[in-house]
Amino acid sequence: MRYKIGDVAKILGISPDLLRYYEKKGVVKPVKDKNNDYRYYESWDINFLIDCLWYKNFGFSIDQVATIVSKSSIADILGMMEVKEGEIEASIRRQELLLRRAREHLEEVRRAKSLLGKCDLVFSPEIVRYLNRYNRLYDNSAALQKLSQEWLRYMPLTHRCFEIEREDLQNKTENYAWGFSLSMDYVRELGVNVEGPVKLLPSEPSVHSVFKSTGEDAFSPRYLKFLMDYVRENELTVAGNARGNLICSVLEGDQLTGYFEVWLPIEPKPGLEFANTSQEEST
Amino acid sequence: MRYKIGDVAKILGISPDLLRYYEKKGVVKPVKDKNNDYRYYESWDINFLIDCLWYKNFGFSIDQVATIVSKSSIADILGMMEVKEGEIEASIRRQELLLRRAREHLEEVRRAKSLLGKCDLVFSPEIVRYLNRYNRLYDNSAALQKLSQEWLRYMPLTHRCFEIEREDLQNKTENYAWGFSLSMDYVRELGVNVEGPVKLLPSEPSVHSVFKSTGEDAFSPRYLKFLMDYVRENELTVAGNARGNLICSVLEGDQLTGYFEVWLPIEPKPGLEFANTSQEEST
DNA sequence: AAAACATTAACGCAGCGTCATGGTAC
DNA sequence: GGTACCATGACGCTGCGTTAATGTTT
Repeated sequence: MRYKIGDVAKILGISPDLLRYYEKKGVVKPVKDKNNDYRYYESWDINFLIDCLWYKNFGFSIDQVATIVSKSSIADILGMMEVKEGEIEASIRRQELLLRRAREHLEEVRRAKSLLGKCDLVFSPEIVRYLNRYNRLYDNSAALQKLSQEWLRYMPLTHRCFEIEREDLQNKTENYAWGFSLSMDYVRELGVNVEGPVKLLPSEPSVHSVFKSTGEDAFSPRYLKFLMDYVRENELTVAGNARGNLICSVLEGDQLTGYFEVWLPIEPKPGLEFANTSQEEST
Repeated sequence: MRYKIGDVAKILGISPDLLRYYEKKGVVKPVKDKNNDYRYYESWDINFLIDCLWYKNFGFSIDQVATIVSKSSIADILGMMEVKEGEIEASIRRQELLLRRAREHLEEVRRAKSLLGKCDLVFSPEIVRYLNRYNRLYDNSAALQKLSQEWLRYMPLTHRCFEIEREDLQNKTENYAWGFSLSMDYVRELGVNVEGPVKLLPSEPSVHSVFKSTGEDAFSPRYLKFLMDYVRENELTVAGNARGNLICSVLEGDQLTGYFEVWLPIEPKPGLEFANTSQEEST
């Protein structure tokens, strides 16, 4: 039985073009009729193509498929499948981290809307971070370049985080720093190196809030004034540098607006109650 | 502070070419100096690019990123992230099926080597299948074309399965049929339609073995002779059609060799003991 | 003779990397 | 004045889909 390309395409559920493409890639070699240049496939070729599609749908590239189906021993097959098994496992682990982060982000954005301008008392999240921007200046020293390369791979799991030193808050000097952070569960999962500029920041009792700034690059310590007011009104004592994250930047009206979450460490004192350790974990 | 393209590339950990590419795609618009055509980036642009990379690493396309970062409200962001969350969940589910199938396949191939030519008594696996090849003729009627399209999506989860009717086994007539099957756990997970040519085959007490054939398209009921011998020697009674799967086809020496697993249903009789339901489930 | 096929070749897509050629900054 | 950077443009890769121009089968 001889099949024309369209017949085979229909049997396999793919397009004739794809069959020609596979031929060009050396996967299958149907007989070509000298008279009309038509390709004719035997039932055997169809078997073969089914094998190919099977492997392809496992995620093997077409070149890999071509070698698997034409040159492989049982040992080769076992080897390739074991490699593929490992790849799928790694991919699942990655996807699961992404999923966690997606849900976390959704939570953060939703919380930003409700917490905007309000303060609560919580323990700040334990994070690992490094800073690479001081005011408007990015540090592009060789050491930080290497770090950026490394941290790019963690990227959607990271937060963009800032820090404002206690003195700058009190003196109202306009200094701030930006960088990247990872919460501790990702750090553990990813095996992140905590060394050099990468520091671990512990969980601390803090005043926690959300604020926003409008306009490109409009971030400023001034926005934290309401936090300092809160501290004064409640007779609290600032215990360290303020830190926080960009939650998202969005268009509001015509203006680009950044939403920021912030934690300002304070001295614990009797009668003061803190909510759960951190919102990140609560989800 | 103005940054040249190389500075930005180093800060972000990507290549200058990629930055130019993103510009072409409308993601970022640095100032171009009239004199030398150099791009100059502000620290603001770098912020912006970090946002972009963040979204990109979540799996958004560059076009999506371009619109997210330049035109999105909070509601838009929430909407897109929710969609992405669903996509990741679906992707994980798919990957987990693939992983299961990869492990199952490894098991099958390993078992093929050890069980080759030997027989044991087991219950055949419960499967859903359809047939589309009778001897050397593929059925490409419209109905089966549609099915092929649908089943292509299940592809690496499927087996290529054959059936040889009881009469053909006994008369040694050379008839056989091929098709595709799915084991029941995939059927449930994927919501496969069991209707028309797609049939459910129940688990049955069977003689089970592995055999091989050498040469292209060399499959034949003759290879099952040893099974019939086993049945006779052990005074068993064939209770239905033989069915089985192609496990893999590999190169041995210069010859293409297919390994096949087969189940031949038999009447249960007192004193006959069957192993676990099916090897598929045992892993 | 029309409809439904077949052929080749070229181009397009994303998401980049690479390479050639020539100008510029320090 | 050397070297390290910048610019543009073209091409390659994978895994296809699409279109065009042309020929064949039934």
